[in-house]
Amino acid sequence: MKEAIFKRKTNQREVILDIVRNTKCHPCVDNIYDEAREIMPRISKGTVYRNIKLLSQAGMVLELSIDHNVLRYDGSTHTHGHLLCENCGAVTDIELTSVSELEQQVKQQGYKINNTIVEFYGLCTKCNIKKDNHSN
Amino acid sequence: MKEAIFKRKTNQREVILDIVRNTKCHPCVDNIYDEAREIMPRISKGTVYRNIKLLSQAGMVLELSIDHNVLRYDGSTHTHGHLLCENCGAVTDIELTSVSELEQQVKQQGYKINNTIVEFYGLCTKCNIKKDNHSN
DNA sequence: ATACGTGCAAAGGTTTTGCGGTTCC
DNA sequence: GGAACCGCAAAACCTTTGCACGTAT
Repeated sequence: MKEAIFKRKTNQREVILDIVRNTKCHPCVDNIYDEAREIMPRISKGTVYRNIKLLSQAGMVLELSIDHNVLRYDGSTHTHGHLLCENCGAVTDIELTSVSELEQQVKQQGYKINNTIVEFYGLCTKCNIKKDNHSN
Repeated sequence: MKEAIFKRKTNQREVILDIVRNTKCHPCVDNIYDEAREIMPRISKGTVYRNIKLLSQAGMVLELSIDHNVLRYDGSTHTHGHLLCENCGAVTDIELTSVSELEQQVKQQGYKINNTIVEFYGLCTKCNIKKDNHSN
């Protein structure tokens, strides 16, 4: 039922998808662009923007807005959570087991769910330990 | 432990907070600005940006990034979910009962949580019904 | 009186887009 | 060969910021 978003296969798009799938750091477009240029020096930032948007529309990557300053992308599309560390700024994947129960609640209220995002704002494990040491 | 963010009380900030608290539509800055100008015609958009940012830093409103194009604000700061309707663009509040269990999982893994956001992407009740009628 | 907040406008940063050239099919 | 896609640069947007003036305390 999903229309064909990509009419042709291109090297650029493959490189972009590869980069996002092979990192755990939830890169923004600039990060992807920098890495892509090492493989393909003439790629343009516009191409990265265009393709990453298409890839997320196609459901092949996840577009994250957890960092309110910039969109980040995630190559794992299964339902999982993210935590933004308010100390170091890192975005960490969080595996969650009981999201489907939450979704069940919502569906019973008459909504249709295509995708669920769970975001936590706080401290990652490293920064949480540091905080304990210099605690106040 | 929270430092004083506001050194003075201003009319502008009160109007802004009032607007966000008295709507369920999760307005963006432009929406707030338009409404504020009806009460206070000389208010500037910069003031809205400055104050809404301060209010969210103070924890008095929630800054939502569910609509990836623009930041929206929510006057309800208790933990609850949101659904972005991919058909009509509306953002709906979703009351959720079991978020604390999710948070428990995450805390046990060594993270500290200050805030939790649950977002659903799909169809609101109205659009879901329509979809059924013209179903394919 | 004084320093905090506002209004205005310019600047900053991210993302989109128009266009001519290139490439995939 | 022709449509789809790219590279480049400009434009569009959202948001922040500097500065002079106004205002709450």
